[in-house]
Amino acid sequence: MSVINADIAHIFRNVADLLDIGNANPFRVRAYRRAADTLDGLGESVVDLLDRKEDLTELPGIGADLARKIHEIVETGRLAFLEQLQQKAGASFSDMMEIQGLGPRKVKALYDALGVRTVEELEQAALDGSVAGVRGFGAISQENIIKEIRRRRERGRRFLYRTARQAVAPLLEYLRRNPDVKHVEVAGSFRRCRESVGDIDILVTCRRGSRVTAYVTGYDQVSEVVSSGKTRTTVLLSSGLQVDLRVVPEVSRGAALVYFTGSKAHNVALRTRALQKGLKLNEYGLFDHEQRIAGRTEEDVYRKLGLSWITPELRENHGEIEAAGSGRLPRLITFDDIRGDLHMHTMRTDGRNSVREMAEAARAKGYEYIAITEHSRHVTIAGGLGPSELREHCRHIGRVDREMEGIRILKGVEVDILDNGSLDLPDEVLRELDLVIAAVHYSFELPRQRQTQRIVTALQHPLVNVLAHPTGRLIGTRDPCDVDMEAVIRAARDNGCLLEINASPRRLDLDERACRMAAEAGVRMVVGSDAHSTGQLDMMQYGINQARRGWLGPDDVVNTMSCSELLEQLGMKE
DNA sequence: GCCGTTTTCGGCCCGACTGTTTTCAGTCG
Repeated sequence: MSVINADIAHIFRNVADLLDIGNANPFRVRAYRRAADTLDGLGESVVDLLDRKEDLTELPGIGADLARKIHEIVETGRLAFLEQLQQKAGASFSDMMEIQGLGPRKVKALYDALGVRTVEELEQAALDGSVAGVRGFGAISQENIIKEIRRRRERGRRFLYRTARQAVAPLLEYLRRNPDVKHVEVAGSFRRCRESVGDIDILVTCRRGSRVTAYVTGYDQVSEVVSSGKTRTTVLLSSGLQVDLRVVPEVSRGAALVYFTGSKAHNVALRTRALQKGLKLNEYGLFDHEQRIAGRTEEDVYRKLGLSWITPELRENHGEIEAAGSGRLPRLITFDDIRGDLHMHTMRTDGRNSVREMAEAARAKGYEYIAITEHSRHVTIAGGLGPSELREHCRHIGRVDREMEGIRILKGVEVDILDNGSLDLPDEVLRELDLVIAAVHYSFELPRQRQTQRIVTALQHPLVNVLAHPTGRLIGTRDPCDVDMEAVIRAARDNGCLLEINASPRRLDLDERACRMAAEAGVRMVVGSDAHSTGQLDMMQYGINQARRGWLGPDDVVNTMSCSELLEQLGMKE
């Protein structure tokens, strides 16, 4: 029985929902949710912690009782307490509680009055009009339930960071065109550079008395006004993206930015810290009784809490507050640290531009080197190269490299890892290259042990330098393959391999937790754009965001090195 | 259910908005 942290977190969230519905002590409910958050954010598997006989009550929000329950789940795969709750409640209501506007009270009321226990039954009840007759509901809430269920069905519930960025840019421009608007800032998970975002939070400050919330509802991409008040307006854009706009006073701008940037867990921890100092923190400022002692800037708010300013990417309550309190925040990598891009394709396979065009675009970005890394023959759909084709392509790369000034073009390959762990090209060809990236592109469904063994075998190959997109996930589309990441990290460390942070916005693979685990294990990483065109070289920034969320500094990432240092590092492999 | 530089018991983050209410509960972030 192999239980992963997310399974335990899921069970705890179900318990929390059912306790909530059963009118349990709200702090008890919160304790389960908090424990689930802790497990989700943990860089290590709980099973391994238990194997090492570590004390789970050391983890934040886990006490004796929840530690015992975690033991039970790890050992049996189940939690008797949850099953009792489900039996008593007659159903699991977590699905319905995900619908906006429905919380525990309302879900319970609907179940008691109409017996609905699933989203489908609820939709039916709303369509035939019986929801409106339930005490606490009316025609409007019934209509909202129908709309919300439809909306959920029409689109996935989250947007890729890049998609959100594209949708929000023209809205920001529209807001800034309004002469009454002084500042426009995006907060929320978007500002924290999460790989996907559920909605967009925008903060504006404006001249007194101006009606910005009315102005935003007039934006031509608004398809629906969900709610609108004096200081807050929620709209849906035609792209399906939800935007929450908040108008905040200038004196509160920093406090509001902290508050609406989140994460929720970070905010709760900040407020608790404020309380310990006898202060109160809300979106209007930091208060000593009635006296506002900070609020205009984020720096002021953090400083008055005894903290240095924390970059938004780290605000997850994963240790950043303690680090900021003791001056141990890491110096994070930035785009300016990057000196080259080691993963890209050209029109020789499935890319759109020539080697020269890619090199010119990279040079224009200020890079000192790139590696051309075409697919190998197994990826037939991309026109992957066989041995002689790759050799010929490398001769071409060499010619372009000699002709070009100001940038070095390395010869590489993204060679497929076959399902037995061997490589798709013979060693004598791989040996002629500067860089060998290995990657899985099929058989994502292998059972955990075989998948792990397959990847570990590839990492043990003496010519492999980098493991590309290690889990194969496509955010929102394909789950990560079932692989023991800790074993992969160990294998990378023991065999002198690098792990890639693939910067493609739909991959972002490794994720931030794996980045942090790898760095702590002493494994270095490479951020690669996986560009298939010159424009896509810009995707590098998404990978940098991910690296920053994983607490990585420039020394954790090899493409911050000069070309000669890098080649030396790659050469150490053999 | 967790937790402790005021506490091992008694606290636990806080305000806006909505819809259905006659003064507010529920939900959200």
